[in-house]
Amino acid sequence: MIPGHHADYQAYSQRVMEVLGEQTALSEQISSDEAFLDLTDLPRPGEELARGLQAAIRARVGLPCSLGVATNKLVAKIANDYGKSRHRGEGTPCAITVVPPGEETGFLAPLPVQSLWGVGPKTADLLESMGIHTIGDLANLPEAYLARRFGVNGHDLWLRARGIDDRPVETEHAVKSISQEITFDRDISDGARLRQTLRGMSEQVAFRLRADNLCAGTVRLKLRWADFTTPTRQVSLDQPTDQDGVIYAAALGLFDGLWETGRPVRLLGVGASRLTPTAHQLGLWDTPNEKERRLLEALDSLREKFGERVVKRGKGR
DNA sequence: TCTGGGGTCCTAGGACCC
DNA sequence: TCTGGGGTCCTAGGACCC
Repeated sequence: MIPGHHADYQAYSQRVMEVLGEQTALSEQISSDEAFLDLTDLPRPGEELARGLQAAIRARVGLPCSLGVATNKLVAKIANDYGKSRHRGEGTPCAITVVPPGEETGFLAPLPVQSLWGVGPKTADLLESMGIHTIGDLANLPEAYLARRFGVNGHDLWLRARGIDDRPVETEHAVKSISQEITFDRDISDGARLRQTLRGMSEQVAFRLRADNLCAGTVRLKLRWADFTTPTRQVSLDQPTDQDGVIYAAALGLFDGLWETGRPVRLLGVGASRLTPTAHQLGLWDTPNEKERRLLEALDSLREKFGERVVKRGKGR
């Protein structure tokens, strides 16, 4: 959508979210370029607000955007997708799609089942094979039948097909995992190169953990072979960490347990999960860990000033 | 569809404990 | 004592999302 640099992208995203934040404190960012707003308690009707918002984002950030207005998140999201998909011709869609209260099921009925959140290619194929093509088809099935076919998910499917969704707009969102991965231009079978890449990614993951004041209790390694199979391995740490060396050691251990020397690797990834807030111990003396932490903090501030690639540690750890 | 990078959530089996 | 059942944590994989 926005050409150019990652940093630019983030800056745009932030400015859009700022404009949204002026409308209501009840906003939930769901990705870098999408958010839900709860307008229930605002005096003006949704459609009018949406027009104002769209104009404000164009005027102040210089970006087109599309909006969906409905009585819940599910229908608003689908309405927005629908509006965007109907855009024809040049340029970015700039749609506003309103589904008035009471018209949810009627709006959803003719749409393909894939329009529903949580229905991807696999589920769509399965539903297709059962003769279910539209959301309306789905809504006509008995709940018990769906529950039997799809388990817990079946009940949700049944509710969603009817446009029922009582999830609130959540203003706080805790990060669950942080990861870095790379797909190589061509498959790599050089162990030194793979380990070096692994180290770089471990450092980036640890850097992002520290930036968010988080420590990880679990480290995950992801590989992809030439045949596209993608094994993962994870390990729980004795102590949550935000340290480059600890993340790298864990990732390396997993890598060495999985990689057969010389086997070509297409993708390599490192992830951190089971995140907890960092508890800084303020001791009277510096433990080795505390020293290491301070060193990394100093490096981090250099990275923030001069860019991630500039600062590298010397040899020997 | 021959496939980028970052996420979330769910399931299922095994270990371990009471 | 080899035997029941349940809870919880861990790991691996997969579907799905933008």
